[in-house]
Amino acid sequence: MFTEADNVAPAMTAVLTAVLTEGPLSRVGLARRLGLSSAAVTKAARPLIEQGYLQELAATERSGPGAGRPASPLAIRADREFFVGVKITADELIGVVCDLGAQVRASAHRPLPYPDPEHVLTDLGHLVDDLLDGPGDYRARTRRLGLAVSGDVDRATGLVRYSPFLHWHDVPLLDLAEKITGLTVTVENDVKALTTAEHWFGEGVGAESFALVTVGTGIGCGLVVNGRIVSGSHGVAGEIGHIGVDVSGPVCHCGGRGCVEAIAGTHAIVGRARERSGRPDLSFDDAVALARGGDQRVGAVFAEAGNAIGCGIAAVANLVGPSRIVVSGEGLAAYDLFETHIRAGFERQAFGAATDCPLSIRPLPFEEWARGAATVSIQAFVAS
Amino acid sequence: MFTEADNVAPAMTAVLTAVLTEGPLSRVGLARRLGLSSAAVTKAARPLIEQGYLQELAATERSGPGAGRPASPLAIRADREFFVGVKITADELIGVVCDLGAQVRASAHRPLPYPDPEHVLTDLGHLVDDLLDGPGDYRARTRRLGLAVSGDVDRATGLVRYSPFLHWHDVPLLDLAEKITGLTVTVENDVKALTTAEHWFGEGVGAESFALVTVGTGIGCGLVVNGRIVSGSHGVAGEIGHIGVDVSGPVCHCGGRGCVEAIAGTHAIVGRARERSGRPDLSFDDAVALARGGDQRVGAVFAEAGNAIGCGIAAVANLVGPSRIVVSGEGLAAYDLFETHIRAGFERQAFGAATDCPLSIRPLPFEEWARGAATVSIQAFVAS
DNA sequence: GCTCAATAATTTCCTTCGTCAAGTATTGAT
DNA sequence: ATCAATACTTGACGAAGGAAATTATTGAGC
Repeated sequence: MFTEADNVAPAMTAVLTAVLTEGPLSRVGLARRLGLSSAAVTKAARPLIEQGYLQELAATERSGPGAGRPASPLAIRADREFFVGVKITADELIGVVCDLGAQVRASAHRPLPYPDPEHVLTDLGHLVDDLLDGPGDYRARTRRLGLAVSGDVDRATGLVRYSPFLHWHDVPLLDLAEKITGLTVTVENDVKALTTAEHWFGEGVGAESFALVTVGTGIGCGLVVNGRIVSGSHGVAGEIGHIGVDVSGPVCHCGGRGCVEAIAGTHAIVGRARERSGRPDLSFDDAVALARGGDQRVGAVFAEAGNAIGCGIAAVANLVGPSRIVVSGEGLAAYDLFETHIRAGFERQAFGAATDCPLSIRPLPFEEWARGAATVSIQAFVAS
Repeated sequence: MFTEADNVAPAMTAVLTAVLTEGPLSRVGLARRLGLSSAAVTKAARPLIEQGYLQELAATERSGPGAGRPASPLAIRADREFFVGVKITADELIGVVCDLGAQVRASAHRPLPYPDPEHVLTDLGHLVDDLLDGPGDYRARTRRLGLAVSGDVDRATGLVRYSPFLHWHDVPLLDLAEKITGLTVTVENDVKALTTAEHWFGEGVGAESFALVTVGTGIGCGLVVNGRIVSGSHGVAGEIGHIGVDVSGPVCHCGGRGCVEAIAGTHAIVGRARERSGRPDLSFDDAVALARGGDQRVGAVFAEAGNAIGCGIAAVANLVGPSRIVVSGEGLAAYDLFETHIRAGFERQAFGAATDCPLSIRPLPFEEWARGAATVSIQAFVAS
């Protein structure tokens, strides 16, 4: 009988990750999926069960020939540990508490009058306290916090190199947040965090390569290739919004011409709707209302926008060939106006078998960004 | 004293790869670069030296403070082993013999009157014999052959699923070629092979991510992301030629509109040059001559083509952020007409720091494709 | 020349981590 | 009851690499 350590740290991470992302699996099933021997899985599962992260389920109905010892699937004990995720925008903090299975248990937000680091950190501390000391008694079982920020973020060090929306330069967010909250903090770029969430817990589960496109003021894209998130050597990656799809299109604020964002970004849509309708006071919601009401001129703006997005997505499909693509973001609140045009643009411009790439177009609750942040901290925990 | 195996297979591959791609390195230097202990490198280097793949160089000049035992760099013994690489096109076989350091030692080509698998295999056998039994006496030290084919190739099994140019469907090229030549064969897509060559032995050395763009009849792109070549889930990747850069551009044979290839592919350039010049018999070379001679209308065709290519390259830079990009291919024979426009299109459309991505624009000898094939077999050997 | 600090390479254990093969456990079918 | 089939467990073993002591080789200072 052994009691002491059996040295199975890597296999433990692999097993926990697989059960987290793919649901209950028997030891033998895990062994097959992970390319490990069943012996290794048995050894790795033991401490995970002892420490309360996994539990054995009762055997379910048989599948194969019918004989043999029934498998006992291992499932996550989601309430074993909780994780806080916070998305930091220029005017608001959005926070959630997730369980180990990435289900949202509580959420809260907090306006951000001053987006300078000092104020943000103070408010972050209050928000986390509200979440953890509110109903649910999460404090005792929460040790980690994930933060999602737009811009150039170094996940390894938790340094925010540059965030245009927040006007931050070289803010050591990880250190500051750990000091304020006492939790172990992970910092990640917001689009990457959301992509990670979708890759581990959403539609990207099991995909070797995967893309998530966000449509809003900006148009961004998170990429997973060969199972790893793409970061870009010069700090740039996933800038689908600045792919040029129309050489004679409008000039973009980036200096390019016919960028997807210059045609389909929220600002661009409003601007073009104002022009075409002749109403210089139009808001985005007004434009949506007009288009839904059947206004041809404003409808065309949305059609062109959808088309441009579809072209950009096709560029992703043609270049990296992800096994699936999810399109989301607050801009998709009006996705009834977009969807067919996005699909049309994609199908026209996707090459050969890239057309087979399944496209999910659906709005996500804004809270999802905070869940992405929590997901990154779950990842960090599992890898630790 | 030990004599028997020391179980260092993975480290041997790592050491050999590092010395191959980065040149002579001391054991300590290798340890630092590879994240291994110097003990591990010592153990891995021993069998490689014994088997004649590496040799110790005399210590060179010192670098640091000046004291201490001088490092003895390990270098490849390039003539220890040779590799044949053959590129199969629709009308020709191009073959080379490379040494372990991927230097071309001999080359040959052979017209291919009938591109059906049977004839190709017979001619391949003759070509390989010519190369190995010609001057240089490579036969005895050659055990591997790499083949590069355009189209959808499964490198793992060596099956050519579909090659449009050759009209091949599901040809088990690896098995057939091993039977004919008696060598261990690796089969890879031609663009991926060339990308690999550039990544291991060319300008992509040391790059975590890297892109190679080929300009010719088709416009293709090989991608290395996170150190691994990108394959695409649906068999599609690197199809930069079918990214749409002009929503109101010409319709492409793929059904898209304003594809890079429909503007900058060799056929497209000839077609447009014929239209604009009013000379329906123009060849590509004629068009080049006219443009070089100062013909404004034909010159504009090349300018538009270069611009479209630049836009496509910018899309690559914006999406995956490679640390460098090489542009090549037979279309670049006229690269004096293209280069400035490619750069202009790239710089206009590359977003933010993506502009920093160095762009090498240069024609490569056609033999380089065959060298790519040889490189893939070197890779396979090193990993074995 | 001798000694010492500095750096490189080697050697000897030792830890980690996983497999293998032989068990045990639990079922349905005969 | 027996048997085949499947799942899981166990203990011995092997592969791979690391830590630290040891040896090797140099330049600098005396």
